[in-house]
Amino acid sequence: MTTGKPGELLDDLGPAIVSGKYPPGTVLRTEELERAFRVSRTVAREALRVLESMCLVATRRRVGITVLPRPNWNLYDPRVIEWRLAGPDRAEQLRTLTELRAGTEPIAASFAAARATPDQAGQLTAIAVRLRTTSHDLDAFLEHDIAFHRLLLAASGNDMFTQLGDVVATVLRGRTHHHLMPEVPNPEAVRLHIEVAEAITAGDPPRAEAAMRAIVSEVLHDLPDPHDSQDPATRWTPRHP
Amino acid sequence: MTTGKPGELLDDLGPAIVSGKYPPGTVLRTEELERAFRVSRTVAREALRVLESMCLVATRRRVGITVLPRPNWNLYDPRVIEWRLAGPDRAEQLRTLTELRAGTEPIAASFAAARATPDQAGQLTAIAVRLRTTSHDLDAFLEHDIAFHRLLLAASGNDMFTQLGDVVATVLRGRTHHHLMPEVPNPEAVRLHIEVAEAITAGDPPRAEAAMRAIVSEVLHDLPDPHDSQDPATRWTPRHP
DNA sequence: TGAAGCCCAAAAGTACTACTTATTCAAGAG
DNA sequence: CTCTTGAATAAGTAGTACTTTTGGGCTTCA
Repeated sequence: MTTGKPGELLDDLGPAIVSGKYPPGTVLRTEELERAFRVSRTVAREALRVLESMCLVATRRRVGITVLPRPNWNLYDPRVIEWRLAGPDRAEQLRTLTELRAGTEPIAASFAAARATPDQAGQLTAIAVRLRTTSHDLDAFLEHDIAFHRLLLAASGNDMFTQLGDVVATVLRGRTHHHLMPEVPNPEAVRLHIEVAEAITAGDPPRAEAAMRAIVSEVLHDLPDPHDSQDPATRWTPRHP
Repeated sequence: MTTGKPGELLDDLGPAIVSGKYPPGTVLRTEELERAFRVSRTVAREALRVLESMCLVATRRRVGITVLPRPNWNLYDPRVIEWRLAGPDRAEQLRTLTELRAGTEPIAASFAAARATPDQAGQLTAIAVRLRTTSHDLDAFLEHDIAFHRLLLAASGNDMFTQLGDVVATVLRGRTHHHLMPEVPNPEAVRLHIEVAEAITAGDPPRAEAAMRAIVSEVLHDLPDPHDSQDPATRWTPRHP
């Protein structure tokens, strides 16, 4: 994804904007970028177009490239998520992702119970069992955990839930990496995963939803309070004379 | 957003891809596009870069521009959503958006109850009251409904929920536009909105969540079954020799 | 005959230049 | 003091020339 000069430029500019190094309102000019990064105009423009498509910047003739306020950003763009995670508000981003996950996974479980194929249900159960047998090895446990949630989201029969698989993976990895996980996975959590798998196999949406809700509500509890850097800045819209 | 030639080209190519006119696997070449749309290479390339950043296409030297399978697409990109809504799977897209909304709004309400400022809570209540007084005028009702949900999402203290405001607005507009709404808004729904506002004012997350859940669960019931055009195609990843 | 390696052509990637268009800001006219 | 006009600026567009990657075919040798 980072191949090519526009990609490299993007990986410089994107994090710089998202991290606040170029705060909203900052004005860049194509020529500056050409000189600063030693790239041709073609390359600079292509990178800018992508940033523009993420709503990180807006370009205006005679003015230049303006960094937009955060409410404009396409926060669901995988690269924006990645860049935010790499920057100073990593913790904040992990919080918002966790909350997002907490909202969607229970209902995804419910739909999975209604729509999963027998094959999917079987795989879920298999993975859940593997979760229990690998409770001693945190890394292996993590991978199975991710596989479980990915498969569940895919079985929900909703594209948009499926696509949240990367978010869930990121959150889970972030948790173990930051040692926010107990040394030994909570046996109750393991039990709940099996419960979810059973409910889906049985085609019992309410039970699947309840069990998944129990899983995520536990996660929400040991989550830091929101960092109140809430920028109430309204969304920027282009002026039309 | 559609200003400029790359923008116009994008608005031709994007919908064409998303609608299936250029099915996954289709190979385009920059030169073709230049001739077909009478644009310069610069323009064609900039449009392609944006499509690439949405993971709608992948470019490879000596091969060309390949349309990627749907699981790759950035389904949360506002333009992808817009294009899907304009195409043949509008109904399907409305379903997935509604389900997404159904998952997130209850938890967003819960967080709003914990985090909303007194001002926000007051505004929510005001809008809820206005909802009741405009039950006779479907259009006015719709706008207040949208304002209510937007504000609630913003009050949740989570960027990513806030950004779903557009999704909710789209879904709500889609419902009334397709006459899926009763001629007169359900009085029970109105009551529930007030209940949500009260719970948020009172700082009572469980009550806010329960009321919101009641609202969305009603919405989920009169939703068509999933169109089983489930393309189980796995995600495409570039080969690395 | 088949496998390995080499070469060529095709298509994207990059650079550079010239020109067009929109827009802001300021100067000047009323 | 306001309105108009014009000039400067920076993005937008076009076109060309060149580089780099890579897939596929062709040759060569075992």
